[in-house]
Amino acid sequence: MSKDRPYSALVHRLKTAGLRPTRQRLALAKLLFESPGGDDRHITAEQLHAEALGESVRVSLATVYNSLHQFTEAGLLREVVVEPGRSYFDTNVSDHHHFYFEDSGELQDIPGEHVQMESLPAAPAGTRVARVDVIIRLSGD
Amino acid sequence: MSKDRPYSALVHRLKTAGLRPTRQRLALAKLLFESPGGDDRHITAEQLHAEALGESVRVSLATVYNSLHQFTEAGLLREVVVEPGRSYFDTNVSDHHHFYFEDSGELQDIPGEHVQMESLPAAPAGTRVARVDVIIRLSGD
DNA sequence: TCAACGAATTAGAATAGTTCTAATGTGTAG
DNA sequence: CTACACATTAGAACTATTCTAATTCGTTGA
Repeated sequence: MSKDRPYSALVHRLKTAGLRPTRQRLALAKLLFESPGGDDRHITAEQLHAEALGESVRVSLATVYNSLHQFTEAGLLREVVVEPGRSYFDTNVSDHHHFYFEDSGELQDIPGEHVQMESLPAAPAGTRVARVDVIIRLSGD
Repeated sequence: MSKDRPYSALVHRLKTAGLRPTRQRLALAKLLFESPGGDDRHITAEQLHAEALGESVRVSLATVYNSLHQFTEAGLLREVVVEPGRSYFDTNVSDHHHFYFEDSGELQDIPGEHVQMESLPAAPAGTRVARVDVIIRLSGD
């Protein structure tokens, strides 16, 4: 407890997650969580990388991947796979599901109350449910 | 209507789907639908290719991909994406969902009655629901 | 039966997304 | 301030998939 003055919420968030708040991780976290709509973003690694470069944040693609995975492991993000070779990271980690627009490739949260499982089958012996993914795939009318 | 004698169910199935029953497509369809457990197989393109080669069926990987996609479009198969770079083709096209064993990478059908949506949200204007995917991800106890 | 045409197959190159490697740089505990 | 573990990097490598252009095959009609 010494120089904790410019101790932003992001720094705290990273430290709490056991991640050193490096320049790159802070910049990426800022883009992810402090953009408008930051509690409901769906972004790919490439998109985030492009966004960072656009903001003149020097960061390699490898670091973007590393950080996204670390954030995901730490529970700060959630990964949603919609197609082979297209996986999104969602800043909303609460219990909710997704609309996937097959035509545009966009992903959208469904407010949590709207979809509920009527009865989850029991997990087979020796396993536990890590997550339940529900994706409602939409195509043009 | 001339020489329709050795007109196997598979040939019929392909023709009905608008696909010419070529040697390769027939061989792949046979592996997919007439193996033990053929109404509940989960297989990747690479696996099917290997299986075909193992049975001395000469077929290229490109054709395996083509056929799998054509079968899927025709409603004979269903594609299930579980991880970036891992997508399965399911011979069970009825309405049902999946267990995914994260440790082994295996996919397993959940009997249809066991999971039901309590209330599906309405599809946004101008779209229709193409499919609802539910994947229950399991990890070691 | 066979010619001819469109459709299917092929090997291999190309692409996309992601991970790896080994060298360099950085945050932090003491 | 130093030292060391951890993080970052460019670029190569890897995996899954798609594309390309040449070849082969299935079907239709005479």
